Amino acid sequence: MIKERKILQDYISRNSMKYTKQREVILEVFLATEGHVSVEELHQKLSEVEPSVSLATVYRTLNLFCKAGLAQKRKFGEGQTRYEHSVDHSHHDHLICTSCGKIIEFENPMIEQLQRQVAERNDFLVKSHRLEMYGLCADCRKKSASSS
Amino acid sequence: MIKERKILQDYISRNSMKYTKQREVILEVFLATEGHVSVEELHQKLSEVEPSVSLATVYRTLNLFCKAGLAQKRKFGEGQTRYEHSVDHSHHDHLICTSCGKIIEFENPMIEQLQRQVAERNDFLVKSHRLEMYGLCADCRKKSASSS
DNA sequence: GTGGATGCAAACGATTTGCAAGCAT
DNA sequence: ATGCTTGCAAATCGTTTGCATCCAC
Repeated sequence: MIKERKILQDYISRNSMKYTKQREVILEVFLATEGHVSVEELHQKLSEVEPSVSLATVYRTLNLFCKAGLAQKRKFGEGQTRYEHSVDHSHHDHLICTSCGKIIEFENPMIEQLQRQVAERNDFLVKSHRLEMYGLCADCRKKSASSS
Repeated sequence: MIKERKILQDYISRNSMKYTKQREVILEVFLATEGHVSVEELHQKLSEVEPSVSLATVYRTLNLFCKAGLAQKRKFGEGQTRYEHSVDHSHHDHLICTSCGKIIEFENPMIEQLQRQVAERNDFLVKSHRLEMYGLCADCRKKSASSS
């Protein structure tokens, strides 16, 4: 918990920015949130703690977190951008349930290996990649099976 | 070339829609376009042939093409949606050059196989998936190497 | 002639930005 | 005090939609 605050404070002073109340509270709420939050959702949760924080500030602050290495932007299928923690969070890909919205993370070194191979064959230098599978999670499969 | 028109006409009559001049010309330009077009780009090209076609109609028509099975929507990293041909075009994934915007397609059955395995392990039913690698293509690698 | 299609402009949702006021340093 | 930050509202971008008109059937 303290580690992330340190990272943020470091980044902030390194860039002659200011450590404000808003940044503090947004960081807290962000860290307390599991998984992949949208700006809207975070602003929602935030409003229970500190209702005066504006949406614009949440946008600005999440972008700051990305630059500081605390968060990572992810754009899934449709709609809004989501942010996930990036401290102590190694690379992974996602299974996304199109019914309930659940996001399952996974890692697969074999796939990564094959990706590198494909890139090499195309004389392509990979900087980042994304692998997402969309479909139904176990729970939703059960539900749709029982309703039929 | 004729095949796609047939598919469109079929879809249109099956759904008691109308085969208009606009749909005809948009289809032609779309088919004559390689790779992954954005609506804006298509509208641009279109304006050289038939300047009166509105952006809104291009949007509406590309969505129609998707429903008819002629095109497929793809949302890459940022910005706008792109559309690719889907007739005689089997499943594939993409390498996207972040410098010049080039998009290279590839297929890799081994990766698909491993993906299926991951899904299974998570008791997840995959409906669709996407794999994209972002980086520098061969040409842009050369350029950046020579400029340094 | 009738209902679907079009062009236009307005509406949209997500995100960004300009600006005057506010607060951390 | 200085200047980075904030909240607000307006602006932006890509896309969709309402509506009067138009055209394929």
